[in-house]
Amino acid sequence: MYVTILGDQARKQPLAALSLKSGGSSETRLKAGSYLYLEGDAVEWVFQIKTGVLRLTRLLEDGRRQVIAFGYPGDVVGFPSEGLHHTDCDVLMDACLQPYRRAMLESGEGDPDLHRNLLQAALREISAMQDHFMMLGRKSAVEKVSSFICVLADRVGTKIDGHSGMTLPMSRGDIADFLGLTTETISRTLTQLRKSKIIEIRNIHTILILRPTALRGLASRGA
Amino acid sequence: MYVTILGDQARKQPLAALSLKSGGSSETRLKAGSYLYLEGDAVEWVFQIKTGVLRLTRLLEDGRRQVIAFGYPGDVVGFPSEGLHHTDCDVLMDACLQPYRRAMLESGEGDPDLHRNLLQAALREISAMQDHFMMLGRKSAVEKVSSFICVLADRVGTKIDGHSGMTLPMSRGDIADFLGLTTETISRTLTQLRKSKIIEIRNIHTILILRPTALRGLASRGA
DNA sequence: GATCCGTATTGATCCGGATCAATCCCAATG
DNA sequence: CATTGGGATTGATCCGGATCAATACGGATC
Repeated sequence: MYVTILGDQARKQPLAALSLKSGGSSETRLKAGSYLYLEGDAVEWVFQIKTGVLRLTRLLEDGRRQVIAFGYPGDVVGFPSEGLHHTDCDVLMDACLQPYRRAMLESGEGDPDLHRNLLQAALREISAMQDHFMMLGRKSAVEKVSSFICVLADRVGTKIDGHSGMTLPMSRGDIADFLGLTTETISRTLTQLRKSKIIEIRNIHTILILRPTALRGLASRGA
Repeated sequence: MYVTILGDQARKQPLAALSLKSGGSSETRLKAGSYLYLEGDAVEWVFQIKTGVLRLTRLLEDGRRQVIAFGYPGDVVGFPSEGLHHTDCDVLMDACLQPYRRAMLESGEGDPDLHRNLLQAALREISAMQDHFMMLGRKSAVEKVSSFICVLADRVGTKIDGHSGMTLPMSRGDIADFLGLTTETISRTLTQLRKSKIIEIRNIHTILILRPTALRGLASRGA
């Protein structure tokens, strides 16, 4: 679920396995702009994303916001702690989710395979969050934005006019709150990447990677 | 049987190999300065900390470091992802650990209670990391340092001369790498808290909280 | 005690990204 | 069409924390 610098190939694998046996009711469809749960809600279900994009956020009283993660197909969202949700979760792109009863994660009675797959998803989550710590704590703006684009391309990139490209369903503000920056800095950094011909900004929500090697260099070394 | 690893001598020998011989269920003792596992090591065991303090870190090629977490009694460390460790783990204060076979977490055959407890630990971990995201991404230096002291006091504080106090087994550099700051900033911020009589720095590794309410205010509002 | 050395503190300066402030760009709407 | 309003971009300036640099301290060793 976490957009991080390490491409996680295994992330795509469990989807089929998880889908085989549904631990709960049928799939859930949600429109962009709606929400799935709020911080403090009791957790009844965890969800695997089949299509669409979700956004997980936490808020401070004074309005400061941290985007914890963007959820893409294959990700599992809604892991409980003490039985409660600890983020808000809303929908950026129309989504289709497979719900599983919380008990499938926590005890797994009757379906050890499903149980194990949900657990593995939680463990991958921990690992991905550790990557993101490094991003938030120790990387510069250029490194952050470049990493973000690289990871997104690995995860959900498609070929566009012979280049790796992707759609960004989230706003500049969302990216800023994910990377610990401001919208202005996101905008400036993207412009800088565009002017140095490393990326092309086809439109506000579509980016092409023109020079992948250069971008990866910026992502890991900032230069 | 006690398994004790001493400094340099142990550097080549993974702990897991040693514990394997012991049958796996006896407790493990480690000296400050030794390490438990390194990034990339295969995960054979997860450990619950009974006493002592551990440090989980990740490194960038250029030497930048992020302290992912400090492990205190009750914490579980070593959660695998794809079967591998994704951080280094070393010992800040002599520690006593309870090892559990990785299978106890991942399948739990034979001991559902243990399985469930390890799983809950992993879920708490996810929640705790989400808090830390907000810290790293959106808080100022004063807020970070104040939060750090508050959390530590709640977790492992003791009464000293009528005040809540604690020992800091980690260096200023460790705290800096945990909070995404520099040692100089940690030092300056602590001095500032000391001069405003909110904390007392009894010695480098011992801090007392003189005005808890003020400190909590700084932790959440920075003012 | 004196010396040494690694960590911590303090000071001076610099700079990356935040902040404040205009536009600009569209998509939605009438 | 023209209008409108919210996000995005760009510019000017500021400031918090980094960086560079100089002590200070404290524990270990002899």
